[in-house]
This record gives sequence, structure tokens and C-alpha cells, in this order.
Amino acid sequence: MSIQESAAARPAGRPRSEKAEKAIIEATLDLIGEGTGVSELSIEAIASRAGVGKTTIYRRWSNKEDLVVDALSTLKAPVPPLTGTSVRDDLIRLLEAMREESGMARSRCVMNIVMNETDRHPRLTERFVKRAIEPRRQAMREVIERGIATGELRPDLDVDMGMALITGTMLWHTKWGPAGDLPADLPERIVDAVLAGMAP
Amino acid sequence: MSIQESAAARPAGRPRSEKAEKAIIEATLDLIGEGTGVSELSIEAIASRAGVGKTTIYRRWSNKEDLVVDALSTLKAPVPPLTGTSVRDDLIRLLEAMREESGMARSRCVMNIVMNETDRHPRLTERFVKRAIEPRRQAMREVIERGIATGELRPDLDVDMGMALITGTMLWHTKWGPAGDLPADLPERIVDAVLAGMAP
DNA sequence: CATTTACGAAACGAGCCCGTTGCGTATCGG
DNA sequence: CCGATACGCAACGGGCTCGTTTCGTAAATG
Repeated sequence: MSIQESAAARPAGRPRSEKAEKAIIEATLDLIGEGTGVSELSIEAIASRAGVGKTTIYRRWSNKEDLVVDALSTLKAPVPPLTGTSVRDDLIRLLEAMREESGMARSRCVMNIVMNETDRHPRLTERFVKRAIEPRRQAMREVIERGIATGELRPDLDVDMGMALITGTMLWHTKWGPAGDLPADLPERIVDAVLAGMAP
Repeated sequence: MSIQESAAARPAGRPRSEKAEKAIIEATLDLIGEGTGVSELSIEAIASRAGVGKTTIYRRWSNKEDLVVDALSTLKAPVPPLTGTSVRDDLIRLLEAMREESGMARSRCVMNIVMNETDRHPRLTERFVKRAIEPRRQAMREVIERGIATGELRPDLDVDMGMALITGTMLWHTKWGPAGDLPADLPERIVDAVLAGMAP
């Protein structure tokens, strides 16, 4: 009955290396972030990049999808703090968060998965959309609805269409805009363009 | 010196089957349209679906990329005829062309390739952007510039940003909008939203 | 008819990745 | 120290695709 640590109750034997687990997940995210599709993602490649034996991976995850889910779950998608001073400022802040992440391989995982694997891994995508996309989408929705209420935005504005305008324009720059990092003033320019519209 | 057909000068022997060639290209486009990435695209799968021996494929194309390029080259991307009556009508027409194609597997090839394979097949993507994307982009640019000249659009409008607004919003609906076919009135709604802007 | 080339089908050796196993070593509790 | 578990590494048999070759047949020229 003498258990040294009342918590955990370690099962005796060498404990699993946290470092190895970290390395495996890092390697997985790296590969996905570099554009490797889930289908082409090979355990061998992950093990090799992580400097780890395949055994160590199979001991923890029974299949590839579980590993991918766990790896993606470590990605945080915090909604940036919003000042609430003006709709324009909050929208810029939301886009700025997207811009910063577009340059980080880690965050590209989200985009790559959602954009490319929807057909072949619907469960994975769905789970991930709910976790990483939906919170920000909801934040943007609230900003827009607040703007309509305060009169900063058109009273007849279609909220969903407004979100599509902003997000879509940002998405366009991310995928089809000039190569390289997105310019620092892009969020501001997009928001102003969307607010003003194209008509005189 | 007696050549029966002055043209062609057929090299003697059984001529290559046009039907087989057609079937190969159709099968390739089908697979890509269904979401198969160029990397995962297997010659065996193409041959199988085309009802053709692998020999017949390798006799014509020495590698997979050449086949994909040829297959994609058969896709036409005609710029829809523009009435020129108003900027609004022309923009709607351009988006309507995108909408119609978004439901056709054939035309999804373009999107799938450009969106997913940019990193791994840059030459292929570049060649294809020039062929299938650039003409429409140019058409839209001209419509917008004409609108600025005629006063239908803001004189201080950033043309590139305007194109990003329209194309990006459409792109957003294609990829992230509610599943299924895009509603018939979407182009009109997008154009009106972009023209009006979100501000009152 | 003979010749030439293309066809579909099948088989080949090679390479990659699968998931598993055995090995020697490392690290924990007792 | 001992038993237990994890580690990295190498190897296994199995499956799939590769690009090539062989085979018997089909379709063209002369």
C-alpha cells in the first residue's frame, strides 16, 4: 500500500520520453505545414525527421489519423484581443492575426488541411474547423453585428456576405497574391477597401 | 518518291488510336477533378480508368507531368462575352462564369491544381495560371479600369484591391461556403455587396 | 501477302511505405 | 542489483506503384 507518489502511480519501468513525443508532433506539423497532404504523410518520414524510431510512434498512436488529430490539437488559435473602440480597428486586428500566422509554417497547417483535405478526410476537417476556424468566425460576426447596431456599418448589411468579403479578400492575398510575406499594411488596406466599397 | 498522301506522310504501321489518347486524357482530368493530387496520381490508375494499357500511356508521354500538362491544356477557359453596358453587368457575368464552372468536375481541375500544388509543382502551376487564370484576370482588370474611367467606380480605387475583393469573395464561397452548388444569385449579390461596401 | 507499328494484358525487378519484431542500450521503481 | 518498460535501430514480409519488357493480336502500308 505504500505508494511513493500518491498521484500518477507510475507503472514501473522507463517512462515515455516527453521529448520524443514533442519531436514527433513537431515533425508532423512541420511536414503538414510544408504542404504534405495527410494521405502522403508517411510514418517513416515523421520518424526520420523527429529522430525517432517508428516503434516510438506506433507505441503512442495506433493510426496516422490519430496522430494528426493530436498534432493539430496542439495548435492554438487564440482570437486576438479586440479593443472594441471601433469596428474598423477590430477588423484590422482580426486580419492582422491572420497575416502574422500566414508566414508561420505552423499555422499554415490549418489552412492546408482545411483547404486540401476536406474531401478525403471530412471528419478530421470538421473537427478542426470547429476548433480553429469557428472561434474567429464567431468573433468577426460579433464585431460586424455590433457595428450594424452602433451605426458604423450599413443597417441593411448581410452579415455573412460581409464576413465573406473580408475573409475572402484576405484569403485571396494569402493564396494568390504576390509571393512572400504579406505586407504589414495589408489588413488596414483590405478593411478600408471593404468598408468603402468600389462604387463612388 | 511516290507518296500517296502528300500531307502527313504516315510512317507506316498501325496508327495511334485517337480514342485511346482521348480516354487517357479524360481519365486524367477525371481523377484530378475528383481531388487526386498530382503527386498521388498514378499511371496505373489512369490506365485502368481509361481502359488502356500502361504501355499506351508511356508511349506518348515520358513522364507524369507532361501528361498532366497536356491534359490540362485541353481545358478551355474562355472569357465570357461581356456586354460592356455596365461594370456591374460585366462583373456579374465574370462571376457567373466562375459559378457555373465550380460545379463541373472538369473545371475544378484548375482550382485544385492551382490551390494545392503550387508548392510542389511550381512550373506546372505557373504555366497553368498563365493559360487559365490570367486571361480572365486581365478581362476583369479592364472592366474595372473602364469603370473608373467612366465614373462608375471610385476614381481613387486600387484596381488590384478591387479584383481581390471580387475574386476573393467568390473564392471564399467556392471553398468555404455552404456545401453544394452555389446559388444562382450569388454573383449578383457579391457584386452588389462589393460595389456598395460595408460602411453606410 | 510481308512489314511495321500500336494495342491490351501480364509479368518483371526496383523502390517506398506499411505494421511488426528482435536487438542492445537506457532509465525508471523496488 | 533486478525486473520492467522505453528508446533508437535494423530487418522482416506484404502491398502498391514505378517504368520496362514480353507476348499475342489488331490495323495500317506496300
